Amino acid sequence: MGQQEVLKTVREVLTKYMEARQMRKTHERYALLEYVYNYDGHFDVDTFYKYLKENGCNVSRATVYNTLEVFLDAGLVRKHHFTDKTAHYEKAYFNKSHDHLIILNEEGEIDEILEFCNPRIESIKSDLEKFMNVKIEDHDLYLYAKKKTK
Amino acid sequence: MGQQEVLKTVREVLTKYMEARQMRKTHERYALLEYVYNYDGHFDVDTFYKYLKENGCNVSRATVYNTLEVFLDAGLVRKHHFTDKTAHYEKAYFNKSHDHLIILNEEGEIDEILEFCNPRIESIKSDLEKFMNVKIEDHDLYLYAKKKTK
DNA sequence: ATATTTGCAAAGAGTTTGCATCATA
DNA sequence: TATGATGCAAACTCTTTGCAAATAT
Repeated sequence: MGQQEVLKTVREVLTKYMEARQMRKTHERYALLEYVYNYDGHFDVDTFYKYLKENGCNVSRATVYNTLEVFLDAGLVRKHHFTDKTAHYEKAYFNKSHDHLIILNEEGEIDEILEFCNPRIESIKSDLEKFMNVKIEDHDLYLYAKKKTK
Repeated sequence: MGQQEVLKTVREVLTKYMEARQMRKTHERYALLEYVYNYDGHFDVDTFYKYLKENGCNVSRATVYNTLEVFLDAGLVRKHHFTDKTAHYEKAYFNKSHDHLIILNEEGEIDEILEFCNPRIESIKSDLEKFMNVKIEDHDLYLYAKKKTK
């Protein structure tokens, strides 16, 4: 699926979400949606805010925060808390659920975030659902690693 | 193993850690270690700070933060970022590595944190280590669930 | 027309830091 | 006694909020 089709679909998803809630379909929301879906990888709010500025999108920080929460609730982004401090976001639609291998440097700061999939996680989840009598909505698996200096 | 033995051992672990680094063996550090190891479950700094105050331990917030980082580096506590905001800690020594089932209420706030173990996670980790040529130091697996209202 | 959303700046929450004081080695 | 640790408050970072202005419905 091409990027234009992706954008078309996510715009429709957002439209339906907003209409169902009688929210206003503002330019900012559609604009940010495009920027999110053209952004490759994970980002924190500050990084994204600067990226917007650099690309001629003049929205306020408050709008970035608000809008990302709207997207989150609409299932259009995922939100992560890899370590302390800032939340990280990534586009979610057409982006298969995956887990994260977080490469830390010697100071324990994030160096790189790699994605992987492993079906075993799903069996862990279904085991737990049965055993604990809950409905598991979501999961986060973060593996923290250091590069082998071999 | 009884609680007195646990406390004895973790005090020794802390002592060795501090001696190896020529750190001062302060009353505060040993006191907080006891409070951590007598605390049942997960806690955030503010909760722990209040718990200390209520139990006649008058240390500053700064010391709580500093000391928990010392314990973290010494492997005596684990630190988690379940959701936004505050970090959560728990005692780590003699406390088998486990994963977390986070029960959310309808507002998406933490209602309860349950622990579980599942060996499959270890095989995911060893797969990844081989495949990505990294050394995985740690992992966090959080399952977010809602209670079945049946 | 009117009520939601935006933008800005100020407030909040959690954490870290600077500095004087204290106490371990 | 000399340096690391503590305690306090101020600073800092990330996020949320209040309010006036803008704008979608």
